[in-house]
Amino acid sequence: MAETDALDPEQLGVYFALKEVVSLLQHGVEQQLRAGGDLSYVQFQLLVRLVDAEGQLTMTDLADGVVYSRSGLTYQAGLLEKAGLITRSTCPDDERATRVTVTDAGRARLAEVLPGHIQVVRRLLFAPLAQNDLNALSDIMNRVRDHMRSRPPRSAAPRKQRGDTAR
Amino acid sequence: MAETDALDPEQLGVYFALKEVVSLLQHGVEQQLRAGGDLSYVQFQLLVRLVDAEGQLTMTDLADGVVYSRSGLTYQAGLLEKAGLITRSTCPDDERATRVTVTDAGRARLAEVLPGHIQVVRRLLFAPLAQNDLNALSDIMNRVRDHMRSRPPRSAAPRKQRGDTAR
DNA sequence: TATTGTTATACTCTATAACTATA
DNA sequence: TATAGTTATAGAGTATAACAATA
Repeated sequence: MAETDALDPEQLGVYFALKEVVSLLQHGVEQQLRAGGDLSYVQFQLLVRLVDAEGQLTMTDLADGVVYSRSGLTYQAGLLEKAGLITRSTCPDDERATRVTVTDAGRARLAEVLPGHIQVVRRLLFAPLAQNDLNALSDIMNRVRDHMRSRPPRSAAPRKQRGDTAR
Repeated sequence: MAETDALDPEQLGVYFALKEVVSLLQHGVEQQLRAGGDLSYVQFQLLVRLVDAEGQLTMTDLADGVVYSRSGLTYQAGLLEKAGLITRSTCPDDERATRVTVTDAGRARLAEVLPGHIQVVRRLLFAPLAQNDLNALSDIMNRVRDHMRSRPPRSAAPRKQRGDTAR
């Protein structure tokens, strides 16, 4: 099957269903995070990463997988710092780098939103799934994620496409 | 299992993997649509809907499932109209409504981006999946989507959460 | 020279509320 | 009164490029 063939109807259906599901999930989750803890989803992710890492990460570590530009991270980190949820300081090992630390307030804030967050995810996503669905979904998503990560992320956009130059 | 219990590790893993996969997919797709056809993903979706509907839909029809506010749709439709890809006119049946029509240029633009779009989706999402994965994923996503649609969409955010008032 | 991170800036998108017009 | 849609406006987020500082 050539790479340029059209998606068959089942693939198309899966693609659209996946997009719709995640869009609705994302919307629900963002509402909850904003209402329950005044956090954007990106800020939430950054806090999760920091707590998982038991404290300290560099800006570059932190950016990986969360944000697609360095300045975007600086912006979000600036908001988190202003809110007192993280601290930034020059890294002693490498003075170019910035060491980011969660504060106690940051941990507290995360603890505050997490139950509601989980509740939304459970209600929207997991409620209609059985254990074997979970296993299958887990297997599939991990496989796809590994596949995506193994590709050069920035070349996801095809270089030259029929029509690219026609504008 | 109570609704407020923590997500077990497998659920958490599935949730994060799903989010990452769709985030990477979304990013790849948006880059391609912008580079290959100067369209945002929302605009792409609107064109797809209009073509699927064989021409004409009302603004409200069009909004459903694509956008979370009416003004957001007006904005995007305004861009599409300015680009000559759609037309808006008062609906004869109900003079409050606006009838939206794809132009030939709109169809052409969609035809222009679609191959590249499909290529990106295939490469990122479907490449590592076998037929039985597709079946499983299709079944699961359709089930979840039906479940989400059956809930009152705007109450996805819990009303009052521990900590809601502590800010 | 390459890398880390920030800043300035411009732009896109979204949401709320107020508004018009029709049913 | 309720519904369809637009407008005004303000805010959140993102990306690019230029920049400073360290490796």
